Amino acid sequence: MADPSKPARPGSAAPRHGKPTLRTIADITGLAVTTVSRALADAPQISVDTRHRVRQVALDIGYSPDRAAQRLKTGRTNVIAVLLAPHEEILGYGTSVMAGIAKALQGTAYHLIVMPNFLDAANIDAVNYIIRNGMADGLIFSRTEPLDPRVKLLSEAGFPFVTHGRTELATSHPFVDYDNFTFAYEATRRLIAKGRQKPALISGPASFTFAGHILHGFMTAVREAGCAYEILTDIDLDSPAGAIRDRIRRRQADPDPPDGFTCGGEVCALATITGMSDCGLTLGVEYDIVAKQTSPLLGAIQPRVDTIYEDLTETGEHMGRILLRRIGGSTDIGELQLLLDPERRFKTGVTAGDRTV
Amino acid sequence: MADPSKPARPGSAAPRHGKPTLRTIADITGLAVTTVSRALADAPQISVDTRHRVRQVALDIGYSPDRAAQRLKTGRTNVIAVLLAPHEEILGYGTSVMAGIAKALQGTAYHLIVMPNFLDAANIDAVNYIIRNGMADGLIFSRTEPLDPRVKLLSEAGFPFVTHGRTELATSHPFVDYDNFTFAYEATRRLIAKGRQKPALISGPASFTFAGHILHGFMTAVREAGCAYEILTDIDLDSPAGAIRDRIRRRQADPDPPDGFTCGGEVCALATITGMSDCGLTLGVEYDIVAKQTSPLLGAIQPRVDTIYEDLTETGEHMGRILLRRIGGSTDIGELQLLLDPERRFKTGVTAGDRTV
DNA sequence: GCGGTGATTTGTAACGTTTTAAATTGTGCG
DNA sequence: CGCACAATTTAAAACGTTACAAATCACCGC
Repeated sequence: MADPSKPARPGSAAPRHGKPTLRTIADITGLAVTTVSRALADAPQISVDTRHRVRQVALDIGYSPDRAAQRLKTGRTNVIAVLLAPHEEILGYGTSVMAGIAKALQGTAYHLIVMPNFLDAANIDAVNYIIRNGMADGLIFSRTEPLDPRVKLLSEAGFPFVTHGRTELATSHPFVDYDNFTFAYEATRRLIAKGRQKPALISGPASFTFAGHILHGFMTAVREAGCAYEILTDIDLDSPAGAIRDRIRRRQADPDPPDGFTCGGEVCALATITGMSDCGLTLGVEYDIVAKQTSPLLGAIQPRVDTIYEDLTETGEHMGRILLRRIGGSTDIGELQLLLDPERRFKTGVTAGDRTV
Repeated sequence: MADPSKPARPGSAAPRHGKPTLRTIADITGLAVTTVSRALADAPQISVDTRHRVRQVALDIGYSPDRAAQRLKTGRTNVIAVLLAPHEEILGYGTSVMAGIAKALQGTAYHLIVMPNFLDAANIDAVNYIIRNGMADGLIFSRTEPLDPRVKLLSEAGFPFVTHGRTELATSHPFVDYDNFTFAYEATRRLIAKGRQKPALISGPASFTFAGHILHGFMTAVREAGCAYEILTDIDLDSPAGAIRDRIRRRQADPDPPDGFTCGGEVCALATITGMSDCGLTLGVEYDIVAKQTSPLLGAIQPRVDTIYEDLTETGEHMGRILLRRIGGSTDIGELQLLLDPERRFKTGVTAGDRTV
C-alpha cells in the first residue's frame, strides 16, 4: 500500500484553475491517478480501505468529475435530451413534464437539455442531429403519430428513447401514455349520465395517435348509449381559443346543435364555454362539458367544469425513470412501457371552505 | 502546399465509430490535423484556398466538432443554463421564455440546459454548483429579489448571467425586465377611467423586485386620482387559484369592498372573476379587472377581460441575445440591460370575424 | 546562388478522464 | 528459498480538440 506520508511525487502539479481533479486527490493521498479513478468508481479490485480514504478526500476538497473529460473518454454524455413542440407552450405542458423528468434525474449524473426545436416543426432533423452527433444518451419526446418517423429512426439506430404517447409500429418501444380511450369514454358517459342527448367531441389533431384513442373512446360511449353525436372536425385542441369559440358559436346557429362536449384540453373547454355563453347558454343548464385537466386552472374558474385529471409531472417522472432503465441496458419491454389510468376523482374546484351557491 | 493526391500518411486511421473527426478530414485532404482545425476556425494564417477546401470536405462528410473534446480543451462548454422555479409551471411561463432563449441561440453553438431545480427552492445551491463545476458558460434566471444573493454570487465570481427582473444592488448587472411600474400604473388608471371608486391590487410575492414595482405603479395611480384603494395582502400571484377566489369572496362579505382589480396574472384574474361571480357580481357591471396577459388564454374567455400584454418569448429572446453578448466579452452595460414597455394594445379576445353580441 | 522575410503548414503537448495491460506487493506451499 | 498465485496498485495510451512553438516553403533583393 502506498504510504500516505510520503511527499507528492515529482511532476505532479496543482491544477491551474483551482478546480480539483483526480490528480489533486492522487497527490494528496499519494496514490496514482488510476487508483483514485477506480476507487471512486468503487471497483472491487481496489482495497476497501483505499476506497474509503479516497472518497473522504474527494468529499473534503469538493471534487466532482469533469463531465467533458468523462464524456470524451467514455462516449457517454450523461445528458438526456427533451424535444418540445411549439404548441406545448400553453398551460405549462412542457414545464410540467420537464419538472417530472428532472425529478427522475435527481441524484443521478444526468442533466436535462432542451433541444431548441421550437421553431421548425420538422423535428425529425433534430432527432437525426442528436443521434449522429451523439448529443445525448437518451431522448424524450411527445405527440407521437401512429407511424412516427422519429420512432422508426431511433429504433433503427438503437438509440435509447421514451415517447409520451404510443405508436402503431410493429416494433414495440418504450413509452408512457395516458389512457385517452378511457378518458374519452368516461367523459362521454358522464355527459350522457347528465342527460345530454347529443355529445360532441373536440379531439387533438388527427395526425397524433392520442387523437385516435380519444375518438375511439368517444365513439364507444355514444354507440353503447345509442345516442346522437357529433365530431367537430376543422378545429382541434391546437386551434387558437378564438377559433374554437367562433366555431362553437357558428354551430349553435345551425339546426340540431350538440348539448354536451368532450374536450381534450382546458383552453378548449374555456373557449367552448365562451362560445356557448355568447349564445346565451349556460353550462350545467342547457349544456355540459367534461374536459381533461392538466393544471390547477380549471379548478378555480366559474362556471365549474367537470374534469378528468391527467398528471403531466407524474408522466415526466415515469418517462425519466424508464429512460434511465433503458439506457442501463434493460430490454424488458414490460418495465419500459406504462399506460396511466385516468384518475377518477372529480376535480371541480371544490376546496375546503367552499360553499355551494 | 500539401499535395491532395498523395496517399494518407501512415499511422492515420479511420475513427472506429464512423463519426468523422478532424483526423478524417486531415486524411482526406492530406493536411495536418492542426491545419484543418485552424481552417475551420477561419484563422487568417491559413490560405484562403485551403480554408475553402477544408470547409467543403467537412460539409461533404458531415463533420461536426466533438463538443466534449472542445469543452475539455478550451474550458468553454457552449452551454447556457436556465434556472426555473417550481411556480413557473403554470401557464407556460417557463416554456415561453425558453422558446425565446432557444430562438436567440438558434444558429450558434450553444445548447440550452435546464437545471433540475424544480424541487428545492434554495436555488442558490444550483448557482453555486454551476459556477464551481463550470457547468455552463452563462446563466439565465428569473424572479429576482432586490438583494438577490444569486446575483451577488455570480457577480463576484465574474460569471456571465442575465436576470429576468431587476435588483437594487449597487453593482449593476445584465437584465431584461418588463416595466411593471407602468403596467400597474396604466392598469389602475384604466380602472379609474372606467369609473371605479376603489381599486384593489393583487401583486406578486413581496420578496420579488417586480412586486415592488407593481405596488409603486398602483400607488402612483391611486394617489394621482385621490381615490380609495386596497392592497390584498395574504394572497399573491403565486397563491392557488382557489385561495384567491375564497379571499375575494370573503372580502365582498365585509363592508366597503373594492370594485376594481389590478391583477398581475391571468390565473389570478380568473380566480377573481370566479370569486366575484360567486357573490353574484358581474365583470363590467359591478366591477372591473385589468390584468397582465402572457398567454392567449384570457383572450378567448368569457367574460372578456381588459389586459395589458407581456411577451415572454420576446423576453427570453432578449435574454439570450444579451447573454451571448456578455459571454462575448461585452461590458457595455447599455447594451446589456433592457426595460420592455408594456404594449398598449388592448387584448380583449377580439379576432377577425368577431361580432359584438 | 544565398541569407532573409513573410506566408503557410506542421509536430507536440495538453485538457481530465477511463481502459488496457503490466508491475508490484504479499502469501502460501513445496 | 523460490515459485506460483492472488490481491493491489501503477504506468501508458487514448478519446478529439486547441495552443504553442517550430518547421517548411516560396519569393525577393543583393
